Amino acid sequence: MAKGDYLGEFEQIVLLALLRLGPNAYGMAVRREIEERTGRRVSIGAVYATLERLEGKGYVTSFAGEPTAERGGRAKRFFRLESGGQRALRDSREAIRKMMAGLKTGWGTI
Amino acid sequence: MAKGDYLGEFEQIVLLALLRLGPNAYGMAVRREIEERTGRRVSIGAVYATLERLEGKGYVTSFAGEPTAERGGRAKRFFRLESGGQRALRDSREAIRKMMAGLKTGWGTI
DNA sequence: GCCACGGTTTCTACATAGTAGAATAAACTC
DNA sequence: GAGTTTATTCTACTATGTAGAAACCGTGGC
Repeated sequence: MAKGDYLGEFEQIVLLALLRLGPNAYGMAVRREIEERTGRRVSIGAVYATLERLEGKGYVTSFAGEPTAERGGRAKRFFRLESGGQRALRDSREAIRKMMAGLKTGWGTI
Repeated sequence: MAKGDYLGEFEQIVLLALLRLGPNAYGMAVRREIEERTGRRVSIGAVYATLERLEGKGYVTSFAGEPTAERGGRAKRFFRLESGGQRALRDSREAIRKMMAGLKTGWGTI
């Protein structure tokens, strides 16, 4: 969380997925969201490993979903993006933004 | 270079530095550029390691500068961003862009 | 020639992040 | 309780990121 603690590329993507999914963010959904949005194939192991590392840093928290799942299957483990995570994400985005500032169109706008 | 080969965060930053510096891109300058732009401290080892890995992937090429340095110091080794590198950079940026698309302002614009 | 100096690159060593896929778990239905 | 479905954990490994000391190679002065 300290200033200067930057996120990896995939960590950023995962955090953005949490941001998008809000209260419905759990492992499988995060994976699906990323795959659908980016077209990039993602292994489930990659998602959980990343989510857990982010939790270790305090950027996200997790809690067990209701054990009463209507239609079979194991209970979900939901993840929530914490404020420190939002900050880390913003800082990381910012670094790239600064590096792109002023570049000729095609780069600058992204 | 194959589709699906994504860049790490720092790799992206380094490539952006090359883009900015153009023909004047050599190790120390890349470092300086990143530090000045982002405010983030960067070790010289990190820069060269990254540059060399990028070269290994064919994303950048390097060549020795003129041995006739006017004011002392070892000759420079210049780096050039190749088209494959530009493409990889664009693809990586794109993934993030897609993940941010439609997020409420403050996120969406970055 | 030798030495100190300054800008630059290389080397060494380790920490953190990314990846895949098999194994396991926990709920449901019959 | 066997089979099916949805989900998470585990294991093993590769790739990226990071720091700082060491080595290089020009210069200029003595």
